[in-house]
Amino acid sequence: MTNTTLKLLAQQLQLSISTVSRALKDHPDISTATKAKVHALANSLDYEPNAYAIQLRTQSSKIFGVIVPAIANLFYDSFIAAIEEESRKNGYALMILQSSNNIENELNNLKIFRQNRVSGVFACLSAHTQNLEVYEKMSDRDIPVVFFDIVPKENKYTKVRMADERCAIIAAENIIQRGAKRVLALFGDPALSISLKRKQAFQQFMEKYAPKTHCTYEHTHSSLEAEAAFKKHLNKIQKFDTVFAMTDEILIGVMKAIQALNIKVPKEIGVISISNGFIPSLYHPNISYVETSGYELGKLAFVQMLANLKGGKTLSELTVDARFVEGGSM
Amino acid sequence: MTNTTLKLLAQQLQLSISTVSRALKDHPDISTATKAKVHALANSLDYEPNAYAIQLRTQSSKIFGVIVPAIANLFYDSFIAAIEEESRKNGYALMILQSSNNIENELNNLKIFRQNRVSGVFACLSAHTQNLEVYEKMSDRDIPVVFFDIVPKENKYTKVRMADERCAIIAAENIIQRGAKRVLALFGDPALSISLKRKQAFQQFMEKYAPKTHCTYEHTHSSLEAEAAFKKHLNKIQKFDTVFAMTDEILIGVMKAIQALNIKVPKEIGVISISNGFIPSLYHPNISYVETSGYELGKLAFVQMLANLKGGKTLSELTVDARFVEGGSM
DNA sequence: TCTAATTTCGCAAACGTTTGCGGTAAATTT
DNA sequence: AAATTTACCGCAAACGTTTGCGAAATTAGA
Repeated sequence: MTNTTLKLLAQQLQLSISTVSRALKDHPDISTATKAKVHALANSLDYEPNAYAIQLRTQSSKIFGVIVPAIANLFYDSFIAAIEEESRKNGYALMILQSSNNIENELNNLKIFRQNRVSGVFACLSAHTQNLEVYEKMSDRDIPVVFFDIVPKENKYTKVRMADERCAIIAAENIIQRGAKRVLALFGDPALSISLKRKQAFQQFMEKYAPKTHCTYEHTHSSLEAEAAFKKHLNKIQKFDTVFAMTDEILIGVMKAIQALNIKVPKEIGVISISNGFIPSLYHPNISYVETSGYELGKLAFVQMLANLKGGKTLSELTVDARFVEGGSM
Repeated sequence: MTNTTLKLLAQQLQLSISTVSRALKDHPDISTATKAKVHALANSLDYEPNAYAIQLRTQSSKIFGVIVPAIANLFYDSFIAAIEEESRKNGYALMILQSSNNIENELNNLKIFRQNRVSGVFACLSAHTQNLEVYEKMSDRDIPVVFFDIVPKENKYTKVRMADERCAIIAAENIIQRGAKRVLALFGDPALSISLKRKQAFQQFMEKYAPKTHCTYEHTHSSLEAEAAFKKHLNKIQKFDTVFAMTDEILIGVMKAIQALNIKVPKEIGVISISNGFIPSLYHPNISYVETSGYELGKLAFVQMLANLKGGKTLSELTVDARFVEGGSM
């Protein structure tokens, strides 16, 4: 079956294409009677406007591009879910591509976005992206880019991210409040700015407000490393009374170790992490965590995108605030 | 900056649009010299063909639509990751929409797909979709549909899914092999055919090959329900020596209960589940599970899509086989 | 040297919309 | 009854490609 077009409708109704087009979108020039007829036929013939013809004519695509390191990731998932919701409400669709933290993929994805003349792109930089030229190229084409989570340093970009330092500080606050004496603080890949930021903030805060508390810091790259690190440090003479996990990945490793060694939480050790909440809810007792909501971030990113689309440039860095969620692990 | 078009290139080179177009795609009609010139200018001006004009002209969009109940789901994630990989290799992009198990959303999403004239759609039915008319509408428009995971019963559709019965049977085999005497088997929403299929297969197999083993069956709709069900049954006089969780969600509930009651796995109770492997790896010891790989399913679905696109109709139901993955919980 | 084949390119239509502008007939005002 | 307004509607161009066909220019064949 061939697709119904305006032309077809026009022929069957003995009207011009323009009249049909206007009737379909309630243009005041068209009489109510004609509109009714047109709508009726359009419905019965299942008319669907051709998005490509529209875009060609109007030069706007109603599609957003999204680049994430990986789709299969709890944080990005919820981010995507959020902008998907908002997009649908606003008549946009999403084109989602993953970079797999690979710069070449990132470039390719952006190319696809350009060729599809997306209305805007949400981009999370892949881990080691240095060259932002490609993104400049998007801006040159008047395609707004909203960076999220992993964002460039320069101020000239629009970016939204979690309040990384705040997260770490909130965690530190709660650790101090617990009266911790010895804490093991596990952070992620030191090559990522987010790891460094969090560690710095955490460390400074602890040294300032709880100088007597003994902190051990370690960077790990995976759950396995985190698990190993935990076990290693626990075997020493001095035991820790609190452990802080900077990411879900790390928390997973820590919890495996804790289960393996049959350590009681929170009696023998307190656990706190930074997370969007899913992983912490998997354990008993639930792990207390500082919430970083990909969902919230997505909502915020979308607002920024819309602002960018309407009122020209809104260059700024917005952060979504963090909050402490009480589990039973502290 | 305005986008570079064929027309622009043609003007600058004093050539016709058609020549430029052909030169860009290595048409034999064009001389090598001209091709070189065209390519050079195209590069320096960052020419990107307008995908919309191409689609309008060629009537094919190089975009696949994907409908999943939720993006933020481990299984669908890996499915999406798989078809995204394949799509990119084959020059396609993905448009991903979530139905949130809501029929209205599902309809809306399909509409967007039609309007964007996608080349094909990968669809996972929302939980209670009965009316497949909409999907017929896609076929009427020669848009192939590959159903995955939750698929319609009728044979006339192309579908790929996990070998649901096999999964349950493999689980049953291992439970029998363990010498289980009393098992608690927890299944999902009985409104879903997948729950019934798995339960039926499981039950039949157990009754046939281990008639003396006492099995208790229960359906739950969430982690919380699963947790409650586990606790309820455990409080009775007779204790279970093995528990079977049909999904990750159920497993999560079960494990929370197990941690809360400080039950030793596998000494006091054996645990086995059906999963893609992530959740089972979160615990110590790792939970043994029957693997259902969304990734594998995605690969398979893509093959089906390609076949559908090329050789007309390939109506069939393919299943990806399951395998047992040994953790330490049995 | 003249015709025939070949190489290289341009013309123009088409894909399905949107929209400025102009036109006709009816309704309203003088 | 003539002049003006109003209500409806159609013409045609444009968006950026692709592609069948024909034409000019070049080369080969005799």
